[in-house]
Amino acid sequence: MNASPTPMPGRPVRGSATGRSLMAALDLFGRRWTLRIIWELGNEPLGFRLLQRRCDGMSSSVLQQRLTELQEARLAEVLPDGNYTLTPLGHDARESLGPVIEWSRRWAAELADAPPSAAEGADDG
Amino acid sequence: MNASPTPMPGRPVRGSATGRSLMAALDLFGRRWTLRIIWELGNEPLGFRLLQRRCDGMSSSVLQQRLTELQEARLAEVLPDGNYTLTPLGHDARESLGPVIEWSRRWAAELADAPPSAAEGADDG
DNA sequence: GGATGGTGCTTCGGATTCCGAAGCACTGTG
DNA sequence: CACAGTGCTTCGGAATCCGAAGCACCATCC
Repeated sequence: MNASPTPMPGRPVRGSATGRSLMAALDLFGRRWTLRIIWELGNEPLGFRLLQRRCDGMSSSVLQQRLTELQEARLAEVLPDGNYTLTPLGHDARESLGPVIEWSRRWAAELADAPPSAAEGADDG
Repeated sequence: MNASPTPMPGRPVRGSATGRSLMAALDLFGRRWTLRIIWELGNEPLGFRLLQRRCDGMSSSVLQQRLTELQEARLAEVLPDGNYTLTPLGHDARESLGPVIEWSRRWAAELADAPPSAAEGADDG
Protein backbone atom coordinates (compact mmCIF):
# COMPACT_ATOMS: atom_id res chain seq x y z
CA MET A 1 0.00 0.00 0.00
CA ASN A 2 2.65 2.51 1.02
CA ALA A 3 4.87 2.69 -2.01
CA SER A 4 7.47 5.24 -0.94
CA PRO A 5 8.46 5.51 2.72
CA THR A 6 7.75 8.54 4.85
CA PRO A 7 10.57 11.07 4.47
CA MET A 8 12.64 11.31 7.63
CA PRO A 9 15.73 13.33 8.51
CA GLY A 10 18.77 11.09 8.59
CA ARG A 11 17.36 8.59 6.15
CA PRO A 12 17.73 8.42 2.42
CA VAL A 13 15.07 10.53 0.76
CA ARG A 14 13.10 9.67 -2.32
CA GLY A 15 15.34 10.59 -5.21
CA SER A 16 18.24 11.44 -2.94
CA ALA A 17 20.95 9.63 -1.05
CA THR A 18 22.01 12.46 1.23
CA GLY A 19 19.21 12.36 3.78
CA ARG A 20 19.76 15.90 4.88
CA SER A 21 16.88 17.13 6.97
CA LEU A 22 15.98 19.92 4.58
CA MET A 23 15.73 17.53 1.66
CA ALA A 24 13.60 15.21 3.77
CA ALA A 25 11.31 18.11 4.62
CA LEU A 26 11.18 19.17 0.98
CA ASP A 27 10.25 15.63 0.03
CA LEU A 28 7.59 15.35 2.71
CA PHE A 29 6.04 18.73 1.86
CA GLY A 30 6.39 18.11 -1.85
CA ARG A 31 3.73 15.43 -1.87
CA ARG A 32 0.30 16.15 -3.12
CA TRP A 33 -2.05 17.56 -0.46
CA THR A 34 0.49 17.38 2.38
CA LEU A 35 0.89 21.16 2.66
CA ARG A 36 -2.84 21.61 2.42
CA ILE A 37 -3.57 19.05 5.13
CA ILE A 38 -1.13 20.68 7.53
CA TRP A 39 -2.74 24.00 6.79
CA GLU A 40 -6.31 22.84 7.37
CA LEU A 41 -5.39 20.83 10.45
CA GLY A 42 -3.67 23.86 11.91
CA ASN A 43 -6.93 25.76 12.08
CA GLU A 44 -8.61 23.19 14.29
CA PRO A 45 -8.70 19.45 15.01
CA LEU A 46 -10.78 17.63 12.45
CA GLY A 47 -12.24 14.19 11.88
CA PHE A 48 -11.30 12.20 8.83
CA ARG A 49 -14.32 12.92 6.70
CA LEU A 50 -14.54 16.58 7.68
CA LEU A 51 -10.86 17.07 6.96
CA GLN A 52 -11.43 15.44 3.61
CA ARG A 53 -14.17 17.95 2.87
CA ARG A 54 -11.94 20.85 3.87
CA CYS A 55 -9.38 19.60 1.38
CA ASP A 56 -11.81 20.03 -1.49
CA GLY A 57 -12.96 16.43 -1.24
CA MET A 58 -9.58 14.91 -1.91
CA SER A 59 -9.29 11.17 -2.36
CA SER A 60 -9.81 9.25 0.88
CA SER A 61 -7.11 6.73 0.06
CA VAL A 62 -4.52 9.44 -0.39
CA LEU A 63 -5.73 11.27 2.70
CA GLN A 64 -5.30 8.13 4.73
CA GLN A 65 -1.81 7.70 3.34
CA ARG A 66 -0.85 11.31 4.10
CA LEU A 67 -2.26 11.06 7.60
CA THR A 68 -0.16 7.98 8.23
CA GLU A 69 2.95 9.72 6.92
CA LEU A 70 2.25 12.78 9.04
CA GLN A 71 1.87 10.64 12.14
CA GLU A 72 5.06 8.74 11.41
CA ALA A 73 6.82 12.05 10.98
CA ARG A 74 5.42 13.22 14.33
CA LEU A 75 3.59 16.14 12.78
CA ALA A 76 0.08 14.91 13.45
CA GLU A 77 -1.59 12.72 16.04
CA VAL A 78 -5.00 11.42 17.00
CA LEU A 79 -6.83 13.08 19.87
CA PRO A 80 -8.62 11.02 22.54
CA ASP A 81 -11.91 12.02 20.93
CA GLY A 82 -10.70 10.54 17.65
CA ASN A 83 -10.05 13.81 15.86
CA TYR A 84 -6.82 14.48 14.03
CA THR A 85 -4.66 17.36 15.19
CA LEU A 86 -1.20 18.82 14.79
CA THR A 87 1.50 18.03 17.35
CA PRO A 88 3.51 20.97 18.74
CA LEU A 89 6.09 20.07 16.11
CA GLY A 90 3.36 20.09 13.51
CA HIS A 91 2.20 23.51 14.61
CA ASP A 92 5.75 24.76 14.32
CA ALA A 93 5.82 23.43 10.80
CA ARG A 94 2.63 25.23 9.97
CA GLU A 95 3.91 28.44 11.46
CA SER A 96 7.03 28.10 9.38
CA LEU A 97 4.65 28.30 6.44
CA GLY A 98 3.59 31.80 7.47
CA PRO A 99 6.09 33.64 5.27
CA VAL A 100 4.97 31.47 2.37
CA ILE A 101 1.46 32.82 2.84
CA GLU A 102 2.67 36.40 2.86
CA TRP A 103 4.65 35.68 -0.24
CA SER A 104 1.65 34.22 -2.02
CA ARG A 105 -0.14 37.55 -1.57
CA ARG A 106 2.75 39.40 -3.16
CA TRP A 107 2.71 36.79 -5.89
CA ALA A 108 -0.97 37.43 -6.58
CA ALA A 109 -0.37 41.17 -6.62
CA GLU A 110 2.60 40.83 -8.95
CA LEU A 111 0.70 38.71 -11.45
CA ALA A 112 -2.25 41.07 -11.28
CA ASP A 113 0.17 43.87 -12.19
CA ALA A 114 1.71 42.16 -15.17
CA PRO A 115 -0.57 39.33 -16.23
CA PRO A 116 1.04 36.77 -18.55
CA SER A 117 -2.21 36.30 -20.42
CA ALA A 118 -4.90 36.53 -17.77
CA ALA A 119 -5.10 36.66 -13.99
CA GLU A 120 -8.17 38.67 -13.15
CA GLY A 121 -10.24 38.24 -10.04
CA ALA A 122 -7.35 37.37 -7.77
CA ASP A 123 -9.42 37.33 -4.63
CA ASP A 124 -6.44 36.60 -2.46
CA GLY A 125 -7.97 36.21 0.98
CA MET B 1 2.57 17.93 -22.75
CA ASN B 2 1.37 20.01 -19.84
CA ALA B 3 -1.35 17.94 -18.24
CA SER B 4 -2.43 20.17 -15.37
CA PRO B 5 -2.13 23.93 -15.75
CA THR B 6 0.31 26.02 -13.79
CA PRO B 7 -1.25 27.12 -10.51
CA MET B 8 -1.99 30.83 -10.52
CA PRO B 9 -3.58 33.11 -7.95
CA GLY B 10 -7.05 34.07 -9.04
CA ARG B 11 -7.58 30.96 -11.11
CA PRO B 12 -9.10 27.66 -10.16
CA VAL B 13 -6.51 25.41 -8.61
CA ARG B 14 -6.05 21.71 -9.15
CA GLY B 15 -8.53 20.06 -6.86
CA SER B 16 -10.04 23.35 -5.78
CA ALA B 17 -12.53 25.87 -7.05
CA THR B 18 -11.60 28.76 -4.80
CA GLY B 19 -8.45 29.98 -6.46
CA ARG B 20 -7.22 31.72 -3.38
CA SER B 21 -3.60 32.72 -3.72
CA LEU B 22 -2.48 30.56 -0.80
CA MET B 23 -4.08 27.46 -2.27
CA ALA B 24 -2.49 28.23 -5.60
CA ALA B 25 0.89 28.53 -3.90
CA LEU B 26 0.29 25.30 -1.99
CA ASP B 27 -0.59 23.59 -5.24
CA LEU B 28 2.44 24.95 -7.05
CA PHE B 29 4.84 24.05 -4.24
CA GLY B 30 3.16 20.71 -3.69
CA ARG B 31 4.40 19.29 -6.94
CA ARG B 32 7.28 16.91 -7.03
CA TRP B 33 10.69 18.62 -7.20
CA THR B 34 9.30 22.15 -7.35
CA LEU B 35 10.50 23.09 -3.86
CA ARG B 36 13.84 21.49 -4.55
CA ILE B 37 14.32 23.31 -7.85
CA ILE B 38 13.58 26.68 -6.25
CA TRP B 39 16.04 25.85 -3.53
CA GLU B 40 18.85 24.81 -5.87
CA LEU B 41 18.23 27.69 -8.25
CA GLY B 42 18.38 30.12 -5.35
CA ASN B 43 22.00 29.26 -4.69
CA GLU B 44 23.12 30.28 -8.16
CA PRO B 45 21.98 30.37 -11.78
CA LEU B 46 22.29 26.97 -13.39
CA GLY B 47 22.03 25.40 -16.81
CA PHE B 48 19.50 22.70 -17.49
CA ARG B 49 21.75 19.70 -17.17
CA LEU B 50 23.65 21.01 -14.18
CA LEU B 51 20.44 21.86 -12.40
CA GLN B 52 19.25 18.35 -13.15
CA ARG B 53 22.38 16.96 -11.52
CA ARG B 54 21.87 19.16 -8.46
CA CYS B 55 18.41 17.70 -8.11
CA ASP B 56 19.80 14.19 -7.69
CA GLY B 57 19.47 13.47 -11.39
CA MET B 58 15.73 13.99 -11.56
CA SER B 59 13.89 13.15 -14.75
CA SER B 60 14.60 15.62 -17.54
CA SER B 61 11.02 15.56 -18.77
CA VAL B 62 9.68 16.56 -15.38
CA LEU B 63 12.41 19.15 -14.94
CA GLN B 64 11.45 20.71 -18.24
CA GLN B 65 7.81 20.76 -17.14
CA ARG B 66 8.62 22.35 -13.77
CA LEU B 67 10.84 24.94 -15.40
CA THR B 68 8.00 25.90 -17.71
CA GLU B 69 5.58 26.16 -14.80
CA LEU B 70 8.03 28.25 -12.81
CA GLN B 71 8.50 30.62 -15.73
CA GLU B 72 4.77 30.94 -16.27
CA ALA B 73 4.40 31.70 -12.58
CA ARG B 74 7.11 34.36 -12.87
CA LEU B 75 9.36 32.65 -10.34
CA ALA B 76 12.11 31.72 -12.76
CA GLU B 77 13.52 33.11 -15.97
CA VAL B 78 16.24 32.50 -18.48
CA LEU B 79 19.38 34.62 -18.35
CA PRO B 80 20.97 36.07 -21.51
CA ASP B 81 23.70 33.45 -21.16
CA GLY B 82 21.07 30.74 -21.22
CA ASN B 83 21.21 29.82 -17.56
CA TYR B 84 18.11 29.51 -15.45
CA THR B 85 17.70 31.81 -12.48
CA LEU B 86 15.15 33.01 -9.97
CA THR B 87 13.30 36.26 -10.54
CA PRO B 88 13.14 38.73 -7.61
CA LEU B 89 9.74 37.22 -6.89
CA GLY B 90 11.29 33.78 -7.02
CA HIS B 91 13.99 34.81 -4.58
CA ASP B 92 11.31 36.10 -2.25
CA ALA B 93 9.63 32.73 -2.48
CA ARG B 94 12.83 30.98 -1.59
CA GLU B 95 13.46 33.28 1.31
CA SER B 96 9.98 32.56 2.55
CA LEU B 97 11.19 28.98 2.78
CA GLY B 98 13.80 30.00 5.34
CA PRO B 99 11.66 29.21 8.40
CA VAL B 100 10.88 25.83 6.88
CA ILE B 101 14.59 25.07 6.88
CA GLU B 102 14.95 26.05 10.50
CA TRP B 103 11.97 23.92 11.32
CA SER B 104 13.46 20.92 9.53
CA ARG B 105 16.44 21.10 11.89
CA ARG B 106 14.16 21.04 14.91
CA TRP B 107 12.34 18.17 13.25
CA ALA B 108 15.54 16.20 12.89
CA ALA B 109 16.48 16.92 16.50
CA GLU B 110 13.04 15.91 17.73
CA LEU B 111 13.10 12.60 15.89
CA ALA B 112 16.62 11.92 17.08
CA ASP B 113 15.36 12.41 20.61
CA ALA B 114 12.44 10.04 20.35
CA PRO B 115 13.03 7.82 17.34
CA PRO B 116 9.92 5.93 16.15
CA SER B 117 12.03 2.95 15.16
CA ALA B 118 15.26 4.38 13.81
CA ALA B 119 16.65 7.76 12.80
CA GLU B 120 20.34 7.59 13.38
CA GLY B 121 22.97 9.57 11.53
CA ALA B 122 20.83 12.65 11.04
CA ASP B 123 23.52 14.74 9.44
CA ASP B 124 21.22 17.72 9.28
CA GLY B 125 22.43 20.79 7.46
C1' DG C 1 37.40 18.31 -42.48
C1' DG C 2 35.71 15.03 -38.93
C1' DA C 3 35.43 13.14 -34.36
C1' DT C 4 34.20 14.08 -29.69
C1' DG C 5 31.68 15.95 -26.01
C1' DG C 6 28.92 19.39 -24.16
C1' DT C 7 24.28 21.85 -24.23
C1' DG C 8 18.76 22.47 -23.96
C1' DC C 9 15.03 19.92 -24.99
C1' DT C 10 11.77 16.11 -26.72
C1' DT C 11 9.78 11.45 -27.20
C1' DC C 12 7.78 7.40 -25.34
C1' DG C 13 7.03 2.96 -22.89
C1' DG C 14 6.75 1.54 -18.38
C1' DA C 15 6.58 2.32 -13.24
C1' DT C 16 4.56 4.91 -9.68
C1' DT C 17 1.13 7.70 -7.70
C1' DC C 18 -3.34 9.57 -7.46
C1' DC C 19 -8.20 9.43 -7.95
C1' DG C 20 -12.86 8.24 -6.51
C1' DA C 21 -16.70 5.28 -6.19
C1' DA C 22 -17.91 1.60 -3.54
C1' DG C 23 -18.05 -0.96 0.48
C1' DC C 24 -16.97 -2.68 5.44
C1' DA C 25 -17.39 -2.56 10.52
C1' DC C 26 -18.80 0.28 13.95
C1' DT C 27 -21.64 3.84 16.60
C1' DG C 28 -25.27 6.30 17.47
C1' DT C 29 -30.55 7.81 16.93
C1' DG C 30 -35.26 7.20 16.21
C1' DC D 1 -35.52 -2.53 12.85
C1' DA D 2 -34.02 1.39 9.38
C1' DC D 3 -31.10 5.21 8.77
C1' DA D 4 -27.19 8.19 8.95
C1' DG D 5 -22.75 9.21 10.38
C1' DT D 6 -17.87 7.78 11.36
C1' DG D 7 -12.76 5.99 10.18
C1' DC D 8 -10.81 3.25 6.98
C1' DT D 9 -9.96 -0.14 2.99
C1' DT D 10 -10.19 -2.03 -1.73
C1' DC D 11 -9.39 -1.69 -6.56
C1' DG D 12 -9.68 -0.43 -11.52
C1' DG D 13 -8.59 3.38 -14.18
C1' DA D 14 -6.49 7.99 -14.85
C1' DA D 15 -2.80 11.15 -14.15
C1' DT D 16 1.89 11.78 -13.15
C1' DC D 17 6.61 10.60 -12.93
C1' DC D 18 10.64 8.21 -14.45
C1' DG D 19 14.65 7.51 -17.37
C1' DA D 20 16.94 5.92 -21.37
C1' DA D 21 17.36 7.35 -25.82
C1' DG D 22 17.73 10.60 -29.26
C1' DC D 23 17.61 15.29 -31.79
C1' DA D 24 19.71 19.74 -33.30
C1' DC D 25 23.08 22.74 -32.07
C1' DC D 26 27.66 24.54 -30.65
C1' DA D 27 32.64 24.41 -29.08
C1' DT D 28 36.86 22.20 -28.81
C1' DC D 29 40.46 19.27 -30.48
C1' DC D 30 43.14 16.52 -33.88
